[in-house]
Amino acid sequence: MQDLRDESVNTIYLDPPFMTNKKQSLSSRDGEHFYYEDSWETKEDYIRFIEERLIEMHRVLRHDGSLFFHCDRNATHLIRFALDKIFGEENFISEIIWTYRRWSNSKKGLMNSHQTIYMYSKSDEFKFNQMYQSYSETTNIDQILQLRSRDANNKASYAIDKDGKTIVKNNKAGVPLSDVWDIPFLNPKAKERCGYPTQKPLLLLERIIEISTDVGDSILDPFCGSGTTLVAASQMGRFSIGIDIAQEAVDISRSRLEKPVKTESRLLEVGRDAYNQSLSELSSILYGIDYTLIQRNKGLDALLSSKYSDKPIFIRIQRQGEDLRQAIQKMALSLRNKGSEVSFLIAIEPSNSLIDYSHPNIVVINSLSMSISGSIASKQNNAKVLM
Amino acid sequence: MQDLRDESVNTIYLDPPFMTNKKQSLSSRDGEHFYYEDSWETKEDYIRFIEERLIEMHRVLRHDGSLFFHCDRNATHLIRFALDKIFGEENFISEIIWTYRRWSNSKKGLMNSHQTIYMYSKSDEFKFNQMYQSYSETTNIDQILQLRSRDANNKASYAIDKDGKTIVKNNKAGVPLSDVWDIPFLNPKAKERCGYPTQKPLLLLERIIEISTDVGDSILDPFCGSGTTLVAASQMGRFSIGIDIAQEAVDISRSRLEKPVKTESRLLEVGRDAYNQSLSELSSILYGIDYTLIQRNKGLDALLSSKYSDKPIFIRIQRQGEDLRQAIQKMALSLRNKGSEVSFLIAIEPSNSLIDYSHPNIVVINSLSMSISGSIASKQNNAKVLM
DNA sequence: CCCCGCCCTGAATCGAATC
DNA sequence: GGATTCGATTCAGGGCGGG
Repeated sequence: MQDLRDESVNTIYLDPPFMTNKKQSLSSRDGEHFYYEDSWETKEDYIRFIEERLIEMHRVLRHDGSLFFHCDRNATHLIRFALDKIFGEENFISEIIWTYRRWSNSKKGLMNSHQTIYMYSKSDEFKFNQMYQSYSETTNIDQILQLRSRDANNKASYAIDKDGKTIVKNNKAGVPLSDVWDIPFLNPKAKERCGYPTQKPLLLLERIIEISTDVGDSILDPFCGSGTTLVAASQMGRFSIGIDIAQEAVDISRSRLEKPVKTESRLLEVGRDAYNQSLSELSSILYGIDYTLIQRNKGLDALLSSKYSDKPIFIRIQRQGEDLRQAIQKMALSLRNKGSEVSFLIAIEPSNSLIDYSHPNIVVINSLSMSISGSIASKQNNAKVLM
Repeated sequence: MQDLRDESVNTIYLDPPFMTNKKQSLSSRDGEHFYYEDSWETKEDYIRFIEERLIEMHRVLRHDGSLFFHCDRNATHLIRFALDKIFGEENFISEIIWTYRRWSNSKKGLMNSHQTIYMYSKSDEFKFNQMYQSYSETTNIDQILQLRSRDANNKASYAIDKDGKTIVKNNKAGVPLSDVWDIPFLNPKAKERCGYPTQKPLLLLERIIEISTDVGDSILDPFCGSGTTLVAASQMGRFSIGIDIAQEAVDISRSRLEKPVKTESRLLEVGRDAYNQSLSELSSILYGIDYTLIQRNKGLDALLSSKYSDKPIFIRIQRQGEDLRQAIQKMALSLRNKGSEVSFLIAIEPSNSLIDYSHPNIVVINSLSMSISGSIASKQNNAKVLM
């Protein structure tokens, strides 16, 4: 870093290692008291180590630049102190929370499923490209589409044109990007993985680069590891400088830069909501039944929490406009290898033919609304006959 | 707090004020340099203030208790230092992120849309009730259902029994609850609001109480403000102690405890907790049918929009623990002057006697969950008979 | 009592099979 | 034949057991 000129880079991202190993080796060597002492020593060393480098980073960062510090869960407070000291409290911009879902375990307590990234600027003239996210589901659509004005008493209301109609305002971008980022954790099977242990998803770096730099700007990663920052920067037309003490890291970064691989994630493409379309419908039909939702299988909708002779019980709800025969076939197909002895199909429409296509493991039940309307219809028919 | 005995409370929740006012008044009076100095002074005072109280809290907390510290965004690192000092680093359990969507402003930078709650225990025997959330949208059922094994090369695959069928495991409740909690911010118009500035949503406190205490346990809130903690605790059958220096706060807390109001957030409709039970049952049962809710009649719950031979059709749902005979009687009473020729009573529990008390205008229909459990029970009986 | 390594778990991609 | 579906797979956190 010493080779870099003053105020020469636009953005710095770093994800330095936290010395947990060192701490552990020390703990095994000495008694408990020493373990504590040593661990504290290590922390002080660690902070000194970080601060020395932060001073250099502050020097090479441009006046309108910003720095993103990716923290270990155990050191966030130490790092924020160091940052306050070297960049100044008044330049603390955001505490970014990167949240993700990950393979679970049965630990006592809550699942750790976030990491912290501190954003600091060098001055309040820092460069920032506003990004937008979609509106909350509960936002009133009128609010987005209609222009608002204020009357004489400064009371806000929808603006009205000369014909008395509300004025529709187009292309509202959305809500300014939140500081909580839900970005999938790099999956064990992802092609994007290159074998480096703490590899970060490209999308995370892309977002950081997007909000803080323009095309042609420069990015520094002083602990570049597998080189994710460099790959993201080069794909986005930014210059980048990566530094790492390990030769291995430099090699991986080089090879990744030559052949960048980005995961084509379906989840990222279509978004989480795409999976959840029928959720509310389901929960209202299955109210009072203890179940687990099944998201990714067209033949099954829910798994009951109770069992029948130790075999799972599934539920499926007939789709609107779907023939009952089709529904049974789909369900039967999905049940093939699941070892279920009883499962339930809930019919929501009267079938137009007798059920001659029944299946041994599937019980067809009428939804309540169907029972009610059926019952009314039969009463009416009786009434007609009586008349 | 000094009146409380050692190790006497199970959980402590606190959300103390951060001294921003003092800091600001100082900053406006003096030049920039002084502003800094003074602000630091204030921070040290603040930390001393917090630490003194944390020591008392540590004293009154039970051995298996835990503490939840709701932090101001500007002081998270200071607070974590104080907590590490007084509770011990090894008792740091979780950094809980409460995220919400809020009304946007056009500030430069990311929208602040989270707050931090630190969870510390007094020992590693802390009480913890595991809560579960639903599986990810991308999880497939086979993983939940099927046992896996490893071959000689330690490669994982689904286990197969001697008949070549996959082995079904026990059902799971879901994934252990994450440390990132998406709970709607108290809407400015919400009924739940009682005018206190930093009021927290009941749901947030309910979750904290749920994971850390059992019925009959005690909760202390030493900065109780508007008393949300006390309201949540009393609704959940826990004892609670609230302390506040402001008489106003104590008054508000008292009145809220007498008349608790909870917002039914539309965002949480899908979650079973937030749902008004009878409303939800109705919407489930009447899914796909047009109806009007009947609010203040013990004998009737809804009026269908369709009619039977020009006479109204009513719906009633059997109450939990209510005998079917009682239900019919109540309904019949309410129907007396309504001129209905067909109405429906939805049974939610199997009746212990044959219905010899039927009523000409009332049709009894089984709820869906009852149909399913009844069907399972009869299958099991058949199986027994066959054996 | 501590440490190492095996085991269980589930997110999300992969990729074969199916539509 | 392109898109979709869904069974299979990998890997790391943390528990637990054995040395």
